[in-house]
Amino acid sequence: MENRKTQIIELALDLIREKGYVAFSYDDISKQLGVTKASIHYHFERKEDLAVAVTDRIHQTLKSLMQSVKNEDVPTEEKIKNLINKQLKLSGKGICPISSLQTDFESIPEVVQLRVRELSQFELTGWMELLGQAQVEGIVKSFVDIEALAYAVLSCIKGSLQYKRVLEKDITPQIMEQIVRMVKR
Amino acid sequence: MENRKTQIIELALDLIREKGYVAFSYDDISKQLGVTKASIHYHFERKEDLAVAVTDRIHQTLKSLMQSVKNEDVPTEEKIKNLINKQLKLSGKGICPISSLQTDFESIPEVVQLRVRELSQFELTGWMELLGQAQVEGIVKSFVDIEALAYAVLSCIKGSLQYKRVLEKDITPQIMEQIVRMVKR
DNA sequence: TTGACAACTTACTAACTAGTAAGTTAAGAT
DNA sequence: ATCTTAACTTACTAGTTAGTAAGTTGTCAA
Repeated sequence: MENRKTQIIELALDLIREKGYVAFSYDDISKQLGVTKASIHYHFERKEDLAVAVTDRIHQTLKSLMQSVKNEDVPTEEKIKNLINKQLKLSGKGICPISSLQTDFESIPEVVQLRVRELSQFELTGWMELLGQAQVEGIVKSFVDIEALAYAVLSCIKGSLQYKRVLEKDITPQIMEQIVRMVKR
Repeated sequence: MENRKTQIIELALDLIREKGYVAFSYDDISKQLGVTKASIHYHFERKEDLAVAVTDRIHQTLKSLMQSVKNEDVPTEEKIKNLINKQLKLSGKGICPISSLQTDFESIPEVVQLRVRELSQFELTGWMELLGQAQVEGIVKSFVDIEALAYAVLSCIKGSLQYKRVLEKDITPQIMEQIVRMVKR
């Protein structure tokens, strides 16, 4: 049952989305799986090992998500909208797990810090490529700083999830519109 | 020494900016002040009492900040830029404390959740007023959804602080430019 | 000088955390 | 039939946390 390992990773990812790295515990996971805490330690000796597995999992998901969007046979503007929607849907009830790990940055082990930094850079670069394409096609004006635009777009996506949870009000469609407005012209 | 109380609040605020609510402890505070943990409990019986005091402190700071910006005798566009800059400078080396508490939302006591919700709404409303003024003056186009714009602006401000810390790269000036581009037209 | 009070300290407790060591079970291969 | 191995369990340790109870010190007013 190589399943258990991925099951644990998936659960840890959910918990990071919900409460962050510091707040979640091996006890949370073991109770939800109906096994003992020690059996989680059997699969992931240390909490940081689990955290690294989670960041790898996020990286992989993000990579295939971006690839699938870029290979779609639709206009670039549609690709952008699709990527936003898919990233928003990924987090479900919680917030973006990368954001969560960024917030806990000073409390996570060094190995995990490194992964989170790489992950953030990877996500950013992916968006810069897509927005760069949009600029070539004239959707984004030529004077616009693509890197800064990518930062802004990502901030809006992550921010909308944050506000959705706290204010119990789904403003993702309106935020989406603002992002589109930001990108076009 | 009614000072001690505010000293503790200020320190807790710093720690929340750095590590969040869950990760900071009474021990952190007592060690930095050179007193015992029990003496922090003397001033704030429970951690949630301290957290409530911190949210009140943030509320007050934000209120006076917004009032001072709104009373400035400069064009509305300048007021917007000034408010962004002041909010960015407030957080220093850490992230926005409201963002931090939003991320820890599911782990904070109910009383604190309520305050964080109110605080988020207060900040948002303040920005909506300023952006509404800009719309009346024609800086912001009439078809733009002011509420959504406020969400986007705030997300960018908070996001830039997050990325600044993780990527060790200050992109606040460029983000600032994106926000201005978003607001104008 | 006494007494009241704020601001502590010392010395705990109860609960929870990550992590470990040693033993158990079930299934599949030789 | 026995061996191996993955996937556990039981039963701990050691450290940290929030929180408490009771006693101490310094200041200031009557």
